[in-house]
Amino acid sequence: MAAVDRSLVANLSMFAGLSPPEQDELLREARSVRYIKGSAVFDQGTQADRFFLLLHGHLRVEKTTPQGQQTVVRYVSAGELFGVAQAMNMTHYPATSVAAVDSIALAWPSSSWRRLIVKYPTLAASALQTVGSRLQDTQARVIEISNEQVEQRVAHALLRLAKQAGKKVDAGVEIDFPISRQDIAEMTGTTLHTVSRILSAWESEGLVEGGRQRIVLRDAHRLHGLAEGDEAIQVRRRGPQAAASSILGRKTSASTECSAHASAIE
Amino acid sequence: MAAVDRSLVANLSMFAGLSPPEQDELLREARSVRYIKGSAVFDQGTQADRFFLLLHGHLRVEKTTPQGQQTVVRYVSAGELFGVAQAMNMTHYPATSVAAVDSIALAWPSSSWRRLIVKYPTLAASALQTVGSRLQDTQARVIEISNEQVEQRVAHALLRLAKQAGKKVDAGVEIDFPISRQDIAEMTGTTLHTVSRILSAWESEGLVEGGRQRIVLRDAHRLHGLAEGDEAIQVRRRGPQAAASSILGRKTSASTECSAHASAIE
DNA sequence: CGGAGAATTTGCGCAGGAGCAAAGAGAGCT
DNA sequence: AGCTCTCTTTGCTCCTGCGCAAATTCTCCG
Repeated sequence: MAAVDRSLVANLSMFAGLSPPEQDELLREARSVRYIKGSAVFDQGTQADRFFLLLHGHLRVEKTTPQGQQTVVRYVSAGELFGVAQAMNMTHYPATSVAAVDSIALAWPSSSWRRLIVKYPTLAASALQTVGSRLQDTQARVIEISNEQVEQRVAHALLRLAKQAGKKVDAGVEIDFPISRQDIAEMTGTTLHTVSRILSAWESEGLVEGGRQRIVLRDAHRLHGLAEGDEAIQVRRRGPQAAASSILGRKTSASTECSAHASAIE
Repeated sequence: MAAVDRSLVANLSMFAGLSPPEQDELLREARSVRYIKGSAVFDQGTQADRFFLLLHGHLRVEKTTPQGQQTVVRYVSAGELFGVAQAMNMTHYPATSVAAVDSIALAWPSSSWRRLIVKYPTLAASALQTVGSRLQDTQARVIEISNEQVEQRVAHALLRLAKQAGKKVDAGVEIDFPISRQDIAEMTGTTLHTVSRILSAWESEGLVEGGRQRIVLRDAHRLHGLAEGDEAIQVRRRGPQAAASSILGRKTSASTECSAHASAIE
């Protein structure tokens, strides 16, 4: 089968520590697979027989409880390793991965994992880092859901999405794949109704611009303020909160700058 | 410094794949440290210069937001690896670890990590598994907080604690370390008031038995029912809401697995 | 043994959001 | 074009659980 060109992956952290010949060898063991929008790369609960590296596109990873409640665990962007269940000694995939847009991934047989990490310790380190940062993100999410109001959580979610998959457009920054209010609700632990209401309110404030499965951030700075609970920016609430400056030295830096296009990986 | 006896750790998964001499060598690089109840093993934000293996005791791992809100991330029990920030390429500890009871841990310099995993691939695999299951737990928690009522979440938390650190006593199963309502509130994303109310209600139902920083599960079975939202067991609520949970997840169209056509990236 | 601080219990009122219902708006298909 | 299906918007009501406050009890310590 035609080999994947090394240049496509050489600058990914996973391949960083390897020599070109090693990279080629690793690639030779992989298959490239294409997934059309809406199709599942793998389903929660099925045998974890492969692990993947997303080359192009975006995936939505979701978990469903036995009671049928769905939650969006995260979105995968190009360059990320995913489906590494086997590496964590799990025999089955703990979640479902669905292509949010047409996507392409490299797939290795899970059975090779053990052999590969012995041969390429970089791989283990890379996986560990991937899983580690994923753990940090998830913990951050727990804290958010525990301590913040819905409005703040939605703001955080949008900012994170923009950072991870934001595309600059004239109106601001657009999330680079179709995403519904329902999806956002499942990411923030609320209902699509509430998300819709919030986005509507924000839209009339000029903070965002919505559309069907489409969101554009027009004022990332104010959104950031909202996310941090900055009273001064609060949109809807109107309590007699004595405009206490509450400076607190929180930096106002517009770190919400967004990477133009998919070369994620950070 | 007194050497740690190999027999203390030989049966931990981390040491499972190693020969006795290798185990000894690994142990020789570690220091054994004692922490009295209430003292911190490391603080959030400080340089991650060591990683640990808990030999004895229990630790509470907590994160504090810049705004001062605390959350209990998890509890560490004997035999677990922790503080492996360095392994995930983080230079600082993302959380604080406090001894819930007098505890003993083995500590290795973070700087050795890289060398050690190359020499003992088992170590990397073990760490990966540890972090992986931690990720699963955290994700499960997100789903819980998102979809369950406070009462269910508290029930889940107690059951998990009992499973991880339960000690059989005549009255039932007791959590083996001091834990306050506040702690439970921080684990479940609620307030100590609510937790107190719930536990009081449960106590008068004979489900649990409380005390100062002390909790005994008297009827784990019924608690489990509560945790799963079993209407029949519900203590307080009584609405006849027909369990018509329409389980209509999102349909995922057939996965068009057009195999390997390597001309990746259209 | 008494005092002080920490942890816990409880009452009360309010409101943030969830539930429910239904109409409106796009997008894709035939 | 026309139709249908999915996504989105919005109004209204009700309830869970948070916020606030104060009383109570248990432990540790001098």
